[in-house]
Amino acid sequence: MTHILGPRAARKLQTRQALLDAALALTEDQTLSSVSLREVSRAAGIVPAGFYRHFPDMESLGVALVEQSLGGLRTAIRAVRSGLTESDEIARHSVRVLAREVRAHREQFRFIARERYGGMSRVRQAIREQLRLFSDELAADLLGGDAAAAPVLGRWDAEDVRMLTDLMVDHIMSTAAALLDAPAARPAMERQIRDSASRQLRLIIVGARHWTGIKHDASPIPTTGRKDALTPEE
Amino acid sequence: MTHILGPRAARKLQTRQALLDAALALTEDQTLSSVSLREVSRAAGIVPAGFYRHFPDMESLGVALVEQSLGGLRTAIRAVRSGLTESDEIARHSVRVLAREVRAHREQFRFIARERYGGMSRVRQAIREQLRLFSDELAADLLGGDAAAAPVLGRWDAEDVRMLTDLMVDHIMSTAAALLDAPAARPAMERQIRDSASRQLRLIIVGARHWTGIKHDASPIPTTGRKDALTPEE
DNA sequence: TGTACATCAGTGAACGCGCGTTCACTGATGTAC
DNA sequence: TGTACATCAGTGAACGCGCGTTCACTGATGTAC
Repeated sequence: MTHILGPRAARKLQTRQALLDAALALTEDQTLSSVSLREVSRAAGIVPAGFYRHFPDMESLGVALVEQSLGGLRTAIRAVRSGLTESDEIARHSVRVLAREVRAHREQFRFIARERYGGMSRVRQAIREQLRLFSDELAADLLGGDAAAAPVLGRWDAEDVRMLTDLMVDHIMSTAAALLDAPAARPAMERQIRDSASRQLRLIIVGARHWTGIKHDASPIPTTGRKDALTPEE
Repeated sequence: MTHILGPRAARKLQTRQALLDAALALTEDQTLSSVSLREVSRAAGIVPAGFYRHFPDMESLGVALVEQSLGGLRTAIRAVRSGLTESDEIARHSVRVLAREVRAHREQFRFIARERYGGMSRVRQAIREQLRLFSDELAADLLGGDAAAAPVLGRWDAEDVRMLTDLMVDHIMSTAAALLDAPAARPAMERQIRDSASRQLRLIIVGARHWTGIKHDASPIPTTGRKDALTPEE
């Protein structure tokens, strides 16, 4: 079934990849939508008209780039995720792994952070879909046989599990964005971001440990009458 | 001290505001950096050269727009924040208020969500500063005399308080962005986003109620040796 | 294997267009006396 | 109050430039026989 590519097809793929790489590099400090088709073609070493042999427009290239980038980050995020079950210092460890992965895939994380809310609509949609897949994978992992979390989460609503994994994925992306914004020249700032992110993740885990689900009554739950926010229950 | 403006200065301010309004409207479905100086000027009813009487370039207009937009959202977010102490159904109520505010200030929320990670660097920086101010205000509120949360948070690290309020501000912005992406034609989707956001905020609050701080030892904390993530402690 | 034709990735030139910026200007408003 | 001059928000024309897209093309690779 594996059809070996002829020289022509192989070179075409190479050029396509050059276009994707060029686009990723050019979005270092601007949105994809403000990178021109001509810039990308130039950087990839072809003439502007040649671009159309690969993509009908820049937005389509963007969608392809999302899929390739987030595909590549699958491993990165899986690494972070595995941290969730490996250690007692879960949060700190996970954030450490995330920081390492962000350093190793800087351009991809930057691209996704940039385009997630700021990009063209099909690009945003592609990112949303991919992140939903991550959230699903994370849920499957936490519920799966291996994970020590399974006994707890196993008793949860499907919707509660999803909201937890969504929150974690969001937290991963926010933390990545914050790490990317820290100037390389200021390691102290990076340490502080990591410290804060660790605490936040730890708080989320504490919240999950003590989660009790939500009543779905239409009417308000009868209360003790105390109007307090964070007051402990004891 | 309040100097009444002459007709000239008043009209200048009016034009400046027209430029800001035009920019906000034009970023409905594109980044500010892909809106042209000529488009904004046209929409504001002046000739392109006139733009320079107000701003040296589009990036500076962006910074001004951040300040004005997030200034306006101060009230919106304060409303959300006050929800945190008013009700026993804290989370649900806060998210309801947020959804209302997002509907009332759609353009501003959209602009901030777009530019927060995707915008020009000075614009991103301006947003970061403003959100830090929000986080400070929220911390002051939670610690302040009125808030029922004060007795709990009063015993926290300054850094723990900051990480909590940062997490809440992040959650507000993520939720706002999600609400903005839900098509107006699909109220069911909006309800689902609100439901999920409520659960997440509730989880954060549960986490805060059970928060115990973090040891700052350089060496790893001795553990029971159990390799579990979300397993309850009992 | 050799030949004749088809395919198609990349070329190079051309197009009309909107862009940011400059400049000298106009005329209403502001200021000094 | 009236006059003479200064200020300056907005004008209108002009500039050179990079843009996206089109088109007929070339020549290496692929395919059928």
